[in-house]
Amino acid sequence: MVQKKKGRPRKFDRDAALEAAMLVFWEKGYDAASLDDLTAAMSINRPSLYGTYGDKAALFREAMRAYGDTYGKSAIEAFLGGTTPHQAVEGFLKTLITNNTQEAPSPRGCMMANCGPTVCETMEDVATELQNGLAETEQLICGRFDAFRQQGFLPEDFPSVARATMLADMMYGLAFRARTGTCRQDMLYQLSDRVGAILN
Amino acid sequence: MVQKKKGRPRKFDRDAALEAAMLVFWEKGYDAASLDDLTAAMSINRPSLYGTYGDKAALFREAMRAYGDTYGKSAIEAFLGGTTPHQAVEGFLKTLITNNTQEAPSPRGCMMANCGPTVCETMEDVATELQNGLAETEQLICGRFDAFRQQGFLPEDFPSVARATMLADMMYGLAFRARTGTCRQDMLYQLSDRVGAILN
DNA sequence: GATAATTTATACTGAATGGTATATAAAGTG
DNA sequence: CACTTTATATACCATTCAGTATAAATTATC
Repeated sequence: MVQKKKGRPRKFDRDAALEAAMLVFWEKGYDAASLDDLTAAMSINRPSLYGTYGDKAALFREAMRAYGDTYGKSAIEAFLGGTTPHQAVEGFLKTLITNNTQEAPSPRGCMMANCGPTVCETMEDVATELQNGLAETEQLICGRFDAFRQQGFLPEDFPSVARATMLADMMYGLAFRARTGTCRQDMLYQLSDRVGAILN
Repeated sequence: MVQKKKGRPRKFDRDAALEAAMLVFWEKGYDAASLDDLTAAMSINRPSLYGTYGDKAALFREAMRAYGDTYGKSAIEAFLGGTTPHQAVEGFLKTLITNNTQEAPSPRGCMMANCGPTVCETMEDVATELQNGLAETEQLICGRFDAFRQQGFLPEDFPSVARATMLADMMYGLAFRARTGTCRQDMLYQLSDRVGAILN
């Protein structure tokens, strides 16, 4: 049952403001994103930010999770939604390339791959979450490979674990390339080679 | 000929201080590395830093170049020094894993892969340098693959470009893994799979 | 309508930031 | 030895930083 809260109701959409914060962190990284940057993008004031999310670090962690639940999720969903290994791998990589090279307001690259690692030495819990997220992704990929193999789509000796690892490596390679300026077309050009490398 | 400079001689070793700055940037990233952090690690004072390197951004760019000329170079040198494809690829990946998981004072991961991308959206020249550095690395790898092929070490239809790309992707995958806490042993465990993926 | 609870808005705080002015020290040059 | 040049050391600057105190506003409950 939905219980109405007592005090003055929040004036802004919590998730929409979080998404706006995510875009700021994604563009500038954790340290260069000032509270003025954040509150301006979120269209809220500082006490609202602190009251709703905690502090800057907590907001960053939530923003990372929000990124994982949207952009991050879309690639693995495309993979799991594929009905053939080729479709799965191609869908995964294509989604990554698309996400990494979207126009404004999205910055280039991947928030988790490009902005997460910088703070790992000072925010150990972020490091752990990123590591766990990668492990989870690889497990999902590996499990799906195994299912494909059992369905006869892949040879009996298909090395699911190694290929899942390789696909993850490509994810970080693509993120770096996009962040440093490689355009979508150039990455799509290599797509079939990458798919082939994973499946052959 | 070595011409002595006129004024008071510099009291510190320019390269050693640059290396100290590099370690700070590597650990904290560009924005979180304060001038107090930097000058303390370099054992110099602010005017010396500004007089010698310019400003914080210029110091960062030099530190990135210094990283590339030492840590970055060592991996590609190991590759080029290999006398067989297997030796080259394994040496490349092994050097990366070693560099990415060194003990103190080295932070985890790779400065260029983990700390460079964060600032790409605000320092476009850094983005360009990172992109060029990657392109150069891939060309060197590709060229060596071609030479191996002509020597008969690799099949006639070996896809040098695609495999060079894949090897670069692994570089970024390893950097992410190391930065987020994967230990050396775990990455060495996957080594033979990665070598096989590149060469088979 | 009074009260309690919660959010908002503005203004503020002490600390930290990147960068510099000023003065002193140490070298070469005439 | 005077002069020029360069580097060092300290102290300083205006700005920006993350975070908060205070008071007004808006809701539910009694």
